[in-house]
Amino acid sequence: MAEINSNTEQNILKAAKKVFVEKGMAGARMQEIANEAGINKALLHYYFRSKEKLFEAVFTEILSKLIPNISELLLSKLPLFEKIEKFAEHYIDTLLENPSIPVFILHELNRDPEGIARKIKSLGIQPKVFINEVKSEIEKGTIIQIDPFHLIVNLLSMCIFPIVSQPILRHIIFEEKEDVYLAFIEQRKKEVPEFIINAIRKK
Amino acid sequence: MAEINSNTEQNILKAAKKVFVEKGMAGARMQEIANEAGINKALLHYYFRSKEKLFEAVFTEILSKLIPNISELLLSKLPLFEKIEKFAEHYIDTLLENPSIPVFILHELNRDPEGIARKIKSLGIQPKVFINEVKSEIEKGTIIQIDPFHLIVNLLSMCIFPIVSQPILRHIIFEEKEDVYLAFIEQRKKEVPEFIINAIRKK
DNA sequence: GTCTATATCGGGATAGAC
DNA sequence: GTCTATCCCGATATAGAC
Repeated sequence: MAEINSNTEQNILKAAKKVFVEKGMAGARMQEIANEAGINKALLHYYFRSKEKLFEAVFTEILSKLIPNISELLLSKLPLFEKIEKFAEHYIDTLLENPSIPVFILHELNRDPEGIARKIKSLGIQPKVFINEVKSEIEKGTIIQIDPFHLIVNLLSMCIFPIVSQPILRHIIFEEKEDVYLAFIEQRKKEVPEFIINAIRKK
Repeated sequence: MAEINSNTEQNILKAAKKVFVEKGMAGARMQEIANEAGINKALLHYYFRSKEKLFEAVFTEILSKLIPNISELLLSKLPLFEKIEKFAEHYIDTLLENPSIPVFILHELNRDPEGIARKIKSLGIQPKVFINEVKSEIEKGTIIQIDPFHLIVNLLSMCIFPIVSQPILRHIIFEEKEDVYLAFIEQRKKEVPEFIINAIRKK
C-alpha cells in the first residue's frame, strides 16, 4: 500500500490537469499535454490507455481535492458567524489558486450530465450539519427566518462567481488592471461575510 | 435596409446556437449543426465560410441580446430597492430560458480571453448611473456604507450562479427532483432582493 | 519505460452537378 | 440555393525498435 506513483505518471496528470482545465475535454490536445509534460504522445497512451481515461483520472482527482475542502469547513465546530467568515476566506483563497476550475467543471457537466454528476455525488457531501446549525440559530432568535439552502447558495455564489467571471469583470469593470481586480477580490474575503451577517443577524 | 435574412440562414443560426452553447466551440460538430437545422454540411459553409465565422455570428448574437437586457434595467428610473427587486426577477427569468449560456460564455472566455473580451467590451456597458445612485443613497443615509461594485457583483452572483450550477445543485441538494429545484429558483426571485436589502438597509 | 514511425479515422472544407 | 462526393489535415491511437 501507499505505493508511490511513478514520477512520469504524476507529471502527466499535472500537465493534463492544466490543459484540460484550460481547454476542456474537447478542446484539449494530447500533443499539448505531452509537450507540457515534457514527454512523448505515445507515453500518454502507455500510462492511460486513452484520452477519455486520462480525462477521467484528472477530473476525479480535481473533484476529490475540491469537495472535501468544502465539507470540512461546513462541518467544523465553529459558531455559525465564524464559520461563514472562515469559509469565505479559505474558499476564495482556494479558488484564486485555480480560478478556471469551477467553469471547467460546469462546462463538462453540460457535456455529460449523467456521468459527471454521478462522480460528484459519489463523493458524498453532507450539508445536514450546517443546515441544522442554521435552524438552531433561528430558534435561538440570533438570526432571521431564512431557508438554510438559500443561505448556503448565497454564500457559495458570492464566493465563486466573482472568481469565475474574472475575465469579464477585469475587462468591463476594472479596465484590465489586474492588481485592482485582485485587490477587489481580496476585499471580498471580509466583505462577503459582513454582507451575509448583516442580512441575517437579528437586530 | 431592414433586409429580411433568409429563412435558411436563421435556421442555421438557431441550430448553431443550440449546439455551440451545449458543446462549446471545440466540442461542436458541423455535422450536428447541419442535422439540427435539417440541412447539409456544405450549406453551412455556403452561408458562413467556416466554423469559426459561424461561431462568431452566434456568439455576437447571444451577447447583443443578453447585455442590453442587463444595462436597461440598471439604467431605469426606478428607486434603488425596486430596481434590485425587478432586476432579480427579470434576470432570473431570462437565465431560466437559457441556463447554459453563462457557462458557455465563461468557458469560451477562457479559451480566447483577448478576442471574446473585446467583443463584450464593444457592447458598452455603463455601470456609472447605478453606481452614482448607490452613492447617493449612502449619502442620504438610507443604506449602509458599501462599495457599489461589491453590491453589483453580489447581486449578479446570487442571480446567475444558482442557475449555472443547476446540474450540481439538482444532484447534490435536490436529489434529481426537477420540480423542487425549480421551486427553489422561483423563490429566489423574492429571496435574493430581500436578502440584499436586509444587508444594506440602514435600520 | 520511452522513443519514432505509422495506421486510422473523424471532421472541416471544397468541387461540381443540379 | 442545395445537394453528393471528395479532399485533406489534424488528432487519437497503435506497432515496434531501443
